[in-house]
Amino acid sequence: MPEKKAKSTRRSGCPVSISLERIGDRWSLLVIRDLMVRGFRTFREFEQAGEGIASNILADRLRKLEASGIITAEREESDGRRVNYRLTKKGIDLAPVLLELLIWGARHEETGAPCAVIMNMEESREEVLAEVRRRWRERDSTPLLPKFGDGGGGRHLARTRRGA
Amino acid sequence: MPEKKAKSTRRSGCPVSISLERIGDRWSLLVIRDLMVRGFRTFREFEQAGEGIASNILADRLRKLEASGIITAEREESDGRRVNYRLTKKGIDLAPVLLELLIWGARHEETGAPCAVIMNMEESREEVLAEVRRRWRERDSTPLLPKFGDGGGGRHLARTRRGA
DNA sequence: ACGATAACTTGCATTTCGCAAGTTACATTG
DNA sequence: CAATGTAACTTGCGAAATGCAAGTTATCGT
Repeated sequence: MPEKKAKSTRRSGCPVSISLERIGDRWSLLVIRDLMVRGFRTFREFEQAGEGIASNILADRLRKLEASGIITAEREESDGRRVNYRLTKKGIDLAPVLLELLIWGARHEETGAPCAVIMNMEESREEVLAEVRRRWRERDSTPLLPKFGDGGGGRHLARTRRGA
Repeated sequence: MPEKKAKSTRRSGCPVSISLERIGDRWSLLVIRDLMVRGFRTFREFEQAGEGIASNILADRLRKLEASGIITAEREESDGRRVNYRLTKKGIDLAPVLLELLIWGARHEETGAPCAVIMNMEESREEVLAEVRRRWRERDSTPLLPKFGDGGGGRHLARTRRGA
């Protein structure tokens, strides 16, 4: 099977357009979100706990995200079946996009997220982002955010800073 | 023609997921970008100056964006053929998302945008956003950003603050 | 060795996309 | 006021993407 490079037809040089060619679909950013704040690492986790993505689509997205340098995939030492996915620097740099998307959705749509939590995040963007980055750097996989609207909605965000 | 309400199948209550159901495709955010920083108002402008969107898709997106309360469509008084599209408050609130997407793309992908411009925007996010919001409030349609990579790439962003 | 697991493929029906051409309503021109 | 033009869409249709169910391959635990 011939490897397919990035799409040949670049619509324009606009950064927004190019960004959308990479992550502009209904699933890619959800996968990235799960890697970023829910501590997901494996195919199975995405498949099961996600919003119902089909396995072939998931495989396709993981492949494309890897090809774009947004995530890496590596086999686990201790268990050769498992593949561990994680965000690259390029991937974690999508945190601000995700955060703004979260804030926008919470403000303008009926979501399962408690408003207070989001308003709090809005006022402390930088702290939230700093925590997301720290987790990435230190490979901390403990879930940062609950799964809004799935029964965990009432709980509030774990404090952004651990110690202080 | 039976009106179709919002998608019935909501994947989850997560704000990110819901946001993506509204604008998570390859075209919606480009239309919003053009309304926001290029001063586009009409169907024709999107169709011609855009990245090559098909007219049926454009019509579909405009319809959906209107249904989602992100844009409004109103016939022009002086010329009954024309329909003027503009962003609602909900629509202009996507500015931070777009800005972060722009910054990310410029940093991590080969785009037609001069790096210096973007780095400058990154350091003055709030000023850029303030200007975008001012333009929206005052219905100022002068283009704010050039069309990167289409020959206008060399020019730099018009100063964010007018007077100072 | 044998069943369980994890990570994918494969087939196929359905939906969406993309392109070209056509339609409708209004406006302008002669 | 008839002819031509323009703006905003539809329509038709082949191609590509999506969603589902089932199958495959390579470990792993016992």
